[in-house]
Formats: sequence, C-alpha cells, structure tokens
Amino acid sequence: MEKQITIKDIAIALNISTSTVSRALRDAPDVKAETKTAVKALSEKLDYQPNRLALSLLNRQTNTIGVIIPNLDYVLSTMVKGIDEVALGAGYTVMVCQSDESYGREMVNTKRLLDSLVDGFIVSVSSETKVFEHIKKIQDKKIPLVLFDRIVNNIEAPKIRLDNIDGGRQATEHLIEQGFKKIAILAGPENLNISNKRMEGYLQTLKAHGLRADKGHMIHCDFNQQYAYEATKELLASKNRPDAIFTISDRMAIGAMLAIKEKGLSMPKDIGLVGFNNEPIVSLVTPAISSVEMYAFEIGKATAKAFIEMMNGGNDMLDQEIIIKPKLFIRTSSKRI
Amino acid sequence: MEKQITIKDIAIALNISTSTVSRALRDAPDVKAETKTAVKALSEKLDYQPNRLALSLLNRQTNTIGVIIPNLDYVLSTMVKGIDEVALGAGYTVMVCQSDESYGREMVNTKRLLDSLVDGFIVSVSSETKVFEHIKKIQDKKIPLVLFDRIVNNIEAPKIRLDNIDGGRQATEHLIEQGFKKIAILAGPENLNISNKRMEGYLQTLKAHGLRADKGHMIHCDFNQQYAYEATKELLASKNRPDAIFTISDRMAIGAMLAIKEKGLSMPKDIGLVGFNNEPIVSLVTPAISSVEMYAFEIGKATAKAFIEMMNGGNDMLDQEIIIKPKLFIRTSSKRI
DNA sequence: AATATTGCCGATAACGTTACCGGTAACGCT
DNA sequence: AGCGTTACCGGTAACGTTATCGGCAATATT
Repeated sequence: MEKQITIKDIAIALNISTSTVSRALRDAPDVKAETKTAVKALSEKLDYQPNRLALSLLNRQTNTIGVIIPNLDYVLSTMVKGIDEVALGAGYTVMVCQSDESYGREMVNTKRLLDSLVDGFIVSVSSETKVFEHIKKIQDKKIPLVLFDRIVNNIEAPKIRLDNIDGGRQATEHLIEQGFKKIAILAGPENLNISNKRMEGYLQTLKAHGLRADKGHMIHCDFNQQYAYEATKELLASKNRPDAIFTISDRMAIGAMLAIKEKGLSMPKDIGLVGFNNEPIVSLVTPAISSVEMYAFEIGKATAKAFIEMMNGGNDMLDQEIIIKPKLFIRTSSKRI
Repeated sequence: MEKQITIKDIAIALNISTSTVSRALRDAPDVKAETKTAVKALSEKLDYQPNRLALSLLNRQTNTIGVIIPNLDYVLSTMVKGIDEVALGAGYTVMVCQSDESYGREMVNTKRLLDSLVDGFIVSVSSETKVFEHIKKIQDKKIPLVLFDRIVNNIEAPKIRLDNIDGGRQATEHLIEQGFKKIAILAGPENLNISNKRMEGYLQTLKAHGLRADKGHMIHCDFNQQYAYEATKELLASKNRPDAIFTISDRMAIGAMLAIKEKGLSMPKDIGLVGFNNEPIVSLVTPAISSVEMYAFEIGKATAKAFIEMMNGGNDMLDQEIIIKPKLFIRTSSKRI
C-alpha cells in the first residue's frame, strides 16, 4: 500500500537512466563495474524488489500455476504438497482454488484464474462436474493444462493418475485369497471416474475367479463416512449378507467399520474390510484397516514435473498419461490367514 | 499463451479509439448508445476479458489475498475453506502457501507474495518461527495483515483465534469432574503459542481445584501422532502414572490411545482421554474420544471478514482481537459418571 | 591520420488499461 | 451572428519493467 521503491527512484538518486539501473541489476556486460556496485548498493539499502506485475505484463507470464481441486481432504492436501514442492523449486508460485465439489465454483475459479493471472492449470475435477466446457476453454486459449487424480478422458492433456483398476484388483484379489466369497463394494458417486475404475478392477477380479458380482453388493454412495455407515447397515441387514467389504476410500471404510461394530460383528472373522488411500488413521483404529496406498505425494510431484516440462515446450506430451501403481497394505481388518 | 484479445483489437475493428472502447465497456455516460452496443457485441463475440495484470499495475491492487499457513491439516484446511468462502464473495482470489512448519519456507513465501502480488496477508505462523522480521516487513510496507490461529503477540494486527486457555480449562475441568486426579498433558513444541495457552488453561484449572501439577506430567512433543505415542508409553511406564491425559490435538490423542491400548489399559476406566479440534475421526474410533471443538470454519470466516474490513480502511482495527469460544464434546474416552 | 571497434549509457517503445485533458461538431440561446 | 452548452470522442500519460536502437566517447587497428 505504501509507495514502492522502483528502478526510477534508484535512477534519479544516482543520476543515471532507468535502463542502466535495470541492466546493472541484471549484471548485463555493458555496465561499468563502478556503476553496478553503486546501483546494487543502493537497491540493497532501499530494499528494492522488482515489481512482478510489471514484469508479468511485459513478458506475458506470471510464473504462477493455477491449481483447481475439489476439496482439501487428506489425499488432495498431500498431492498439493507434492505440487507445491516441485513448483516452488522451479520458480513458480501456486494458486490453490477449491471447487468444493461444486461445478459452479469450479467454473468461477477457472474463469478468474484465466484472466491472465496464471501461466497454466493443474486440475482435478469435482465429482459434480459433467460438462467440461470451462476446461476446454483453457485449451482453446492454448494455455497449458495438466489433469491429475480425477481426470477427464475425452480431453487431450497430460494426465497423471493412479492405476485405479489395479488398486481395485489388488484389494479384491487379496480378499479372495483370504477366503472371502461374498465381497461387496462401497463406491462413490456414479460419474466419478476414480470410483468407477476401482470398481472395474473389483469386477474384473471377481470374474477372473469365477465369482458372481451381486448387484445388491455394489453400492454407490456419497464420498462421506455418514453415508458409508448407513449403506453398510443396510448391507449387513440384507438377507444375502456379504462377508467382506471393499470401500474406495478410508473415510468410507471407517464409516463401514462403525456399522460393523454396532452390529456386533468382528473383523476379520465375520467381515473382511479393505479401504483405499492408506491414510495414517487406518493403522490407528482397531482393528487396523488394510488399505491401498496411492502415493499421493508422488502423484503431486509427478504432476508438477509434467506441467513444467510442458511449459518448457513439451507439446508432444499432450497424449502422455503417467500412471502410478498403488500398493495394498495388509492389516488386521482383512487378514484371516 | 495465445494472443489475447485486447481493447485495441476491438478499437481497430470498430475504427474507434481504445479510450472509447474502455468507456463503452464500463458504461460511461458519455458514449453514444449505438457505439456502446457495437462495442459490447463485438467484445462478447471475441470473448474479450480485461487483462487483470494491466489493471493491477495501474490501480496498484491485485484483488488477491496471500494466505500463509504452516500446513494443510484438518484444522487449517477447514479454516482456509472459511477464508476462501468469504474472500471469494468479496471479489478476492486467495493464494495459499504452505510453509510446511519451516521458518525458511515461510520467509520465502512471504517474500514472493510481497513482490506486489497480493493486496494483503492472512498469516498463521509456523511452529518453527521464532523471529518475525518477515512479518514486520509486511507492516513496514503498510500492507494489511491479519493474524489467525497461531498468532504472534508482539505484532500489532487484527488477530482471530480460539480462546485456547478456555479450551484447556474446559478439558481439564471436565476430567476433574469425572474424578480423575492425576491429569497429564501432552503439549506441542515449546514456543507454540496455542499449545502454551492450552497448557495455561490446564494449569489454572488444576490450581483452582487444589491439584498439584506434576512436572513429569507435562510433556512437550512434536505435533505428531508418533511422538505422542512414544511420550504416552513413557508416561504409562513411569512410577507416578497419570490417570488421565489431555492432548492438545486429536492426532496426538489417537497416538496416545494407541499406547494406552497396547499397555492393556482401558478408557475411561483406567485412563481418561481428551483431545482437541474435534476432528470427525474422534467419534469413529473406539472408544470415541472427547474433544474440544474449535470452530475452525468460523474462525476462517471471521478472519477473512476482518481482513476485508481492514482493506476498507479499518485501520482502527489494529488492536482488535476476535476470540472464538471453544466447546468440549464429551464422549466415551473420558466419561466415567 | 583515418577508420574501426569497444565500452558505456540514454531514449524510446512496448505490455494492456484507464484518468485526464482537450477538441470538434451540433445545437440552443440571446 | 456570436456565444455557450452539450454530446461524443481521441490523444496522451501513467503504472514498472526491459529490449532495442542509437549515440558518444575512448581506445585499438590499419
């Protein structure tokens, strides 16, 4: 709010031109050593900081990345941390905007950042988003875009994501190995890609082992422990009660656990349980819950790296898809043998 | 990256001056209606968006708030959500930078945002920060600053925080009421204000009830469940074993719970436990943990409101301190009667 | 001695926008 | 007819910075 120190101030004080000040500060070869030291000394003394707005206007780049995410839960926070780390190292500042799982908010955020404020976008779409015009608008303006985690298939951009099918496969495979026969799945909203992929892995694995996928054992519910709790209560009350539950998030696993305990059933004897994300919490509850680690921090770092590579002219990356392999951590909740 | 549409393009296309285009777009009174409609139609067609950088350079304001926080845990995420909501409504964009509890990162982030990128700061300092020159620098430049949650006392700025003493008091009072006599406290790093205040409430309450505060029952440890777990193991092994533990965060409470269970002790019979933050998780573990709700979302909203008020010329707010009252939620882990 | 090269620096334009000043034409008033 | 008023619009400067060009000495080259 105070008047900023500018190169003009320094120029006037030293009775030289702003051009020379600018050159001296950037150590250009055609400035007398004497002048350079004088300029540097004074700018140090006045605590001169170049105005990044002016530079951005001139260079048409802000060194800022717009990150749009649906919320700040454990997984996404961790991913953002990874993005942050790499971006900072490469000289970028990160602007994080939460869409709060709302399509409207996502659009508003995109529009705001689009007004020449960011050099590019890193986006994970909200679960509510079904139309992608705002995303395509980014690309129409030829602004670099990288998608991560919750990706959109029919958009041509570098994509960094977990191998969700494999995650679903590992969880299901493990439950089958442990002797569970009637494995239910608690999935997320119906149009949520990551959820559907995990379910795909689940279905593939059941089929591969000649097991039938019971329609009543495939539940879609909101990404939320309360819903998971209620859905599990229903599952446990149904006449074809499952003997294991695979939930596509740890929050949901904990909701399920609550319902299981309430029913007086024990894990893993009566019911096996496997979650997803491998949040720290799963090893702190009793019984500790098996869960699929998705390496969120690594995904974040890989995303930022892909973004930076793209900024450095990697337009050949448009069809690249980096797929991180998950890994199941087996704990008490599902370990029978 | 693509050439942006500017008022110049519109001016040339309509064969008028940029000044007129600018006025037409802003509905200035001295533009012919005919011209206005032509300008608006064309700018609509070309999808013209004003360049915020140019505007910011001109007006010396970016409509951006720099938010600096130590990490993105549950509490801070929730606070950021509150800040976001209010800021967005007031036309501000929020730039969130994590310092990762590191003094160095905090300084770097502050410096970056200071380069004429943000109109003001909303800061929660890292637990590692003991020197506040970077914060004072913000004020030297007369840039609005609001502190929240982890505040710094000897800086004159609006402060929004929880009544941490009262939180510590409520937790301790409750444990005493339930008949616990030897109440230990697991606190955070020694220079962390919020931790010290909660401990102050704890000490005050013990004293008020004529209870002695055992030095060995006051543990400082890192803000982290692993450390809490180990600290609790030691506590339980000591000859003067406490009969209740108050931890200043829920993460620590869960670490403590692990150690208690491992030792084969039961809550609340052998040991009472109270946490802080009231994260959703505490009601999902067994036993459910009593915890002090700190209304993080409200604190976030109040912070952003104070910030905006300050931007609108409220320099009289410099000594204002908004203090949110916490509320203990009693659950099984501490309920004896 | 004439020319070329080098070292150093200043002026200008540009990035996109708006505030401010000024100008022109048409019209109304005396 | 002469003046002021109104409606509308254009030109310029400014925000802070750097790229580009050009200029002027001093030195080096032939």
